[in-house]
Amino acid sequence: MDETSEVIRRRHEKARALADEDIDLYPNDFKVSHTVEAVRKHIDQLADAVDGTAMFAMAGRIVGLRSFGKAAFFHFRDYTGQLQAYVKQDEIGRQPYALFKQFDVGDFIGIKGVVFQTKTGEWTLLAKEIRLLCKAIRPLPEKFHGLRDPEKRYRQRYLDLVMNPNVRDIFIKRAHIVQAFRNFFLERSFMEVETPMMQPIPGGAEATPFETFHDALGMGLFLRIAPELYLKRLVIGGFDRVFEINRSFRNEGVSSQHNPEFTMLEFYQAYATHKDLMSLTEEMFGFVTQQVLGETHFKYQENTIDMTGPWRRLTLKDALIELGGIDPSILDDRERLLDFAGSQGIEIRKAKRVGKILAKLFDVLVEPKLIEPTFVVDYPVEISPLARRNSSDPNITERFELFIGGREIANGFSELNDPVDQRRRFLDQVANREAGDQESHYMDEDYVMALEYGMPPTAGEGVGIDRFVMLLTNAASIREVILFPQLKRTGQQKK
RNA sequence: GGGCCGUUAGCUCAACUAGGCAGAGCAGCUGACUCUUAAUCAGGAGGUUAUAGGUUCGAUUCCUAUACGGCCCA
Repeated sequence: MDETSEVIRRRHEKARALADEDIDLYPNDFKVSHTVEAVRKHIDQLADAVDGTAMFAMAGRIVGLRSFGKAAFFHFRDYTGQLQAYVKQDEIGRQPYALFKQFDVGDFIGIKGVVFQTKTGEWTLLAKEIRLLCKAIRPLPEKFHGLRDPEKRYRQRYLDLVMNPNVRDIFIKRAHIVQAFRNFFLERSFMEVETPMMQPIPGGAEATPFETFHDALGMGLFLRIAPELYLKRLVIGGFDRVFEINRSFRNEGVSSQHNPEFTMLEFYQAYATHKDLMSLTEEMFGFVTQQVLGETHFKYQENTIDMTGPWRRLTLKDALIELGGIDPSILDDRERLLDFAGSQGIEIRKAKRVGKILAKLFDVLVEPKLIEPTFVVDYPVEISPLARRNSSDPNITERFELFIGGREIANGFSELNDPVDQRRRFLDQVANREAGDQESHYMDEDYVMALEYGMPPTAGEGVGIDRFVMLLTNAASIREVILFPQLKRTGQQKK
């Protein structure tokens, strides 16, 4: 369809005409002396810019063009910003100006020139020389409305980034967020590591994994659903403070809240407890928010959220009673819980145990109400197979989850380092799996063996980076904060 | 997996409720124009209406299926 498009055909013809004039359409020998940002700084600080004697060699993409008979203004953009340029025949000569007339919005150009102020006061580069650096064959989307079609924005994110400055800002902010987390841990003597994404036994979360196959080893492998068990092996190996910021993969539905690959921060600290991590978490999110936004509160959708700690802490059961409206007397009664769930229209599949039912009720009834940062603690042991039991109540674990803006943002706990209990917990998970719960943990004897060599008392936590980026960028969909979100392939790509 | 909505020119959108020659702005093209900034003025061009069927004298419009996307629910 595109091939018959008038606009594209014209561009091809133009490119051919330029090539016939011995113009290189894709040269790479232009040397840039200044970015847009550097020129603006130069103007502020040095007189030679103002008196028009300083020469600048600049390059970028033409993003808007206003052409007259023998002169033209255009804006061009590099990665630091956008600047207006003024080209006139009197300055560059007849032949070069005739060539310049063949340039289009979307082309990359290199200009050498001096700066001046137009009568409206806008600093502008007056071209002494202008060269084509790359001829664009396809036209950019409409200049005023930009690119709106969500499908096109995701499939051709490069166009989205060229046309929509707010989208560009989201991903710049995302980079700053990740950098701020990284700095936070590096300042505290944590070591950044990379652990396997291809694992023989997927562990560290309750989720369905992707499967793949290694031909040479003749071995099935899973894409990791979490890095947890490998990071704890590193603590066993003597790296007392480690963190990893990287992708995990879960073979589940795609929605505005879920992408099959997503980014998690996980960190582990020896000789710390879940309570230490809760304090660290308050500090960490406060730090990152301050670094990125310059303040510790922000607006997310309808709500204003303040990240200043300390945050509210409540137990899972109290949350269910207070915010979920559940009668305290039924919390340990599986049948009555199922009845209650049914009365609320909440479907509980398979023969789930009390802990699972409580978690499900919490997801539906409580989670959306936790707008301000809130820690929920005291999770049942049967849904926390890797967490240390609470010293005073063996049925609950030393675990917390952090909720902000009605979503789970982090999950942390004191780690279970008793290998005997760990094996029992795995066996319990295996029984669940055999009872039909496909998300239950696998038995991982290799990990139990590692624990048998001794893991120091440790606490660890995982943070959903994409979700946190959504909060700080006020994004309603996870696709707005992932550069290339997963989409179905189109008919053309199918083969 | 289910429900609702969408897909029309390179891009942004009309033509809906009532089936009757598919329109506009931007981009592109031709011409004019050496301080414009969504430049302006004049002219001309651009379409397999997502795909495949059906109903009809006639379908962008009504019906069915499919593909892709969005929102909501599970």
